[in-house]
Amino acid sequence: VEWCVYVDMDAFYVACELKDRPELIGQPVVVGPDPKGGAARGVVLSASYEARAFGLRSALPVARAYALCPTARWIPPDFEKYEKSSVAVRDLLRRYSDRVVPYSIDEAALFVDLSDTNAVHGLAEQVQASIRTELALPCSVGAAPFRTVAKMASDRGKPGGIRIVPPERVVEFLAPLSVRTIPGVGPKTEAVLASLGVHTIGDLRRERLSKLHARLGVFAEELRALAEGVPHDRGFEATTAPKSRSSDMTFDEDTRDSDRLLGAIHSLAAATAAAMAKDGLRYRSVTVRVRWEDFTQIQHGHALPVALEGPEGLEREARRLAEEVFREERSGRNRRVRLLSVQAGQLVAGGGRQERLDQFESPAPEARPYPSRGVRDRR
DNA sequence: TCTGGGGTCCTAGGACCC
DNA sequence: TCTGGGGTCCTAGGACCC
Repeated sequence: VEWCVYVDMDAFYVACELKDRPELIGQPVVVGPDPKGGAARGVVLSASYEARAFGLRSALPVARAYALCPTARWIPPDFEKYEKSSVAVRDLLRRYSDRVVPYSIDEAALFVDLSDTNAVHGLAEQVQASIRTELALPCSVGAAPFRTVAKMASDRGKPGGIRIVPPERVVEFLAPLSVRTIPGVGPKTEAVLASLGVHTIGDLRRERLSKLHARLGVFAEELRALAEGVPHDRGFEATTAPKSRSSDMTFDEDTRDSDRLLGAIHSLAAATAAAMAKDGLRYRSVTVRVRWEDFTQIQHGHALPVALEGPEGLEREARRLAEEVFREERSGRNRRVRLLSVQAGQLVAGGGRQERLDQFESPAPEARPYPSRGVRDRR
């Protein structure tokens, strides 16, 4: 049996910071933007379990977090530090398998062939213990014959747990769980399912597929397959090439000032181009996304006749698209801008000097660090 | 108390091609 | 003369994940 052993780091950013600041262990600690006395825009990135006791959690608006726990220690994020730890965890996992897949900065899985469930449990304990002793980081581990189920198992074990779901137990493990625990099912899908009387994965297994299909399309088939214990994720899959790169920026206060907006486009294009240059990528489409003060969004995009590299073309296209959006808005509701985003898409490898003029075809871009996740992706 | 930044995938209409 | 069917690309919007 191919097993997926899924490692999900506990309060990862906070845990990385506590390595450098052991005096904060045991206290409510938050990694997030400077709360500015509760006036900051933004959200909590990571909260220690002591902070969670106050109701803090990641993605909570800073203002609300600050109100709930003004005494929490706030630490500004240091993504380079977290990326280093993330790589260290992956390197450690490669000791146990050559099939290691990172799913995000704080999640990764290894795939192994084992027939004995006890052996899987032993492996999970070993992995968790070595991450704890060698990297001083806590994690939860889930193991199952499928990636989605292994991830859900690791969630059940949080924090610090180990949960093994053998093949013959997959259906009974899933049945009592809320559909909301399925990766890919968010608030909207949960509401659709609730309107059909489907609350648990067991309910999902019993509902008529045609009824689910009418509301959810092909996603219904994936949900049903999961509920029946045979999800569509096919075990180990190598990482895929990156598809887009973007940078975005939320203004401290909403604005419709041209200079500020175009200044932002300039820096966002530069940042996006720099990220692509680092990985030797060129782009064949440009999209500008605007979030208005009322939180609605609009995007304008444009496909290019040839792949470009560097910030100049990106800024030129982005500026043109942004002015298009602003012009339409000025003759209408004239809302202020909250957020601007510059995205480059249809990425192809071969950034930097093109070697030869006859090099018409670009090879696939390098594998990106994190493949997509959730039951939704099949490929 | 308003809601970040960086991503992926799905849907759907229209253009265009065979 | 009044009308196909399949496939791909482009564009916009939306759900979801960490």
